[in-house]
Amino acid sequence: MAVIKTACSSCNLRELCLPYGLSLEELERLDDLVSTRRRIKRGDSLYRVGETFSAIFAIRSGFFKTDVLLEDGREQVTGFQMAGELLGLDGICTEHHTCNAISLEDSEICAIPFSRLESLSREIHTLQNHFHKVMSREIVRDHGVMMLLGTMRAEERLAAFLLNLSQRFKARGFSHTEFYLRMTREEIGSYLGLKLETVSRAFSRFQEEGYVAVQQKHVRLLDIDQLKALMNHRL
Amino acid sequence: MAVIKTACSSCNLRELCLPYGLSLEELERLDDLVSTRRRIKRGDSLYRVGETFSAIFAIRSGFFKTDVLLEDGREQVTGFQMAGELLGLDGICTEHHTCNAISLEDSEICAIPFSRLESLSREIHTLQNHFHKVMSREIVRDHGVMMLLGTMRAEERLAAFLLNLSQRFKARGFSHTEFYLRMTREEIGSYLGLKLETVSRAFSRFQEEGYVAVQQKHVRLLDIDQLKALMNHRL
DNA sequence: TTGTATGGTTGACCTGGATCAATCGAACGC
DNA sequence: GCGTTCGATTGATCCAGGTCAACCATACAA
Repeated sequence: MAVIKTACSSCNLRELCLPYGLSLEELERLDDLVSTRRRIKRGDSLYRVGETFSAIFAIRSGFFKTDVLLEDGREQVTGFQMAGELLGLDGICTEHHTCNAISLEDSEICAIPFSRLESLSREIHTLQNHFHKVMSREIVRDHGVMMLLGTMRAEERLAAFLLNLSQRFKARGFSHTEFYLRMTREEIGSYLGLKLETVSRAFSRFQEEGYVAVQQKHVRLLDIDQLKALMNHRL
Repeated sequence: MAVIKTACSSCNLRELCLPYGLSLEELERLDDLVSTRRRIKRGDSLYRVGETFSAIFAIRSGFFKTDVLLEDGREQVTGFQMAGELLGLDGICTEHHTCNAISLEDSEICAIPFSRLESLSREIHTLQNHFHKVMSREIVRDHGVMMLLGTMRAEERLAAFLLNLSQRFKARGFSHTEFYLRMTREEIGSYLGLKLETVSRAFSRFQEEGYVAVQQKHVRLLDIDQLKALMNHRL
């Protein structure tokens, strides 16, 4: 059995994660930088609002949510992150984190000290450009969520959510038609701007229509085309 | 009368815009880079979805909105931008713009070729870091909008919107209690996930309560504290 | 095995904001 | 000046999704 070195150069997420597009030699320089690896138990947080920002984090395995809280306790989930995705970009602008990153299952992350990432990306053009693309992708993703929250109806939102998850699991080599949700109905609701009861009802509706089979957190997508259709032209 | 040189080094927005924090010598190097300046007439677009991305844009004067369209015509306004703010960050990730940037009044912009910005920021650490902060700030701003769309009620959204504008006008040396809205009720509504009638009604309500005085696009904030209070604990 | 806790489902009812429609007002072209 | 157009306001009505409440399912601890 091969020894699994915990280095970017041997990480099977390198095509999704920060190392994307780097040469072998460049990859090794990135390895030096990604010093700290850490396990985060389910329910624990990777960082919290107000903590000093010093590193961004790449998810090696596991599943996270990020959220923002209002003084009166209202929560908005701003995203769900899976292996190969980066966490912590929100902290760059003020040097303090502006949201909470909470693990939804036992997870493992790589910490990338930000100032070192900046110096390395001053030397490696490819890394610099890729990092900019990752940040930009986050902005575009957020626009998509705004669209969802601002203009879509409940079932459209849930369909969009499921299709997005499906596509991201696919990109990671998992089934794109069958997966376990790591988050509760309430967390899905918070992300989608809906109450948990509404999320639950939408799932039941999809099940009745034969679009999906749901049992608690286990989801099978039975008719992806219908879900897509539903998302586009309110039917 | 002093001649107004159109260069970052003499631009009165330099403390808000990309040049922030640069030394005089660094500023001059940025000047070389910002070659193109362009006027955009009210209603015209600076860029549209699908166009090839090659530069980011700094607003010298004027006012813009960015929006995303769904196939069926639904529009989501993703932001309103004013002098000193950057447009086009959405285009980095795919090298194509993913939203439309439309001018809401006669405006003037500086085009900053992106590949040249990347090379310069490989040389000037301060510029690199500031650019990262600007991108991060955009992500954090988007989280705020998600919070607004996902958890706030109509009047809270409008209050948050007005307070945000107020604070940005203030940062630019304009009155923070009295200003003209450049956008229609429909555009405000699209941004806030509301219909124009609801926006109009919320304005009327605020007026009745004495929080604001509104006449068409002219707004005076009479009781900022009440607006803040309304935003925080649903009253 | 049973008790408890947490999360999910479902039903009945209510309401904030959408929808539909009429009217008003400001800006602009002629 | 006067009509036309576009945006804003306001009223009446409707409904998607919120709220409240009961109940069910699963996981885990005793």
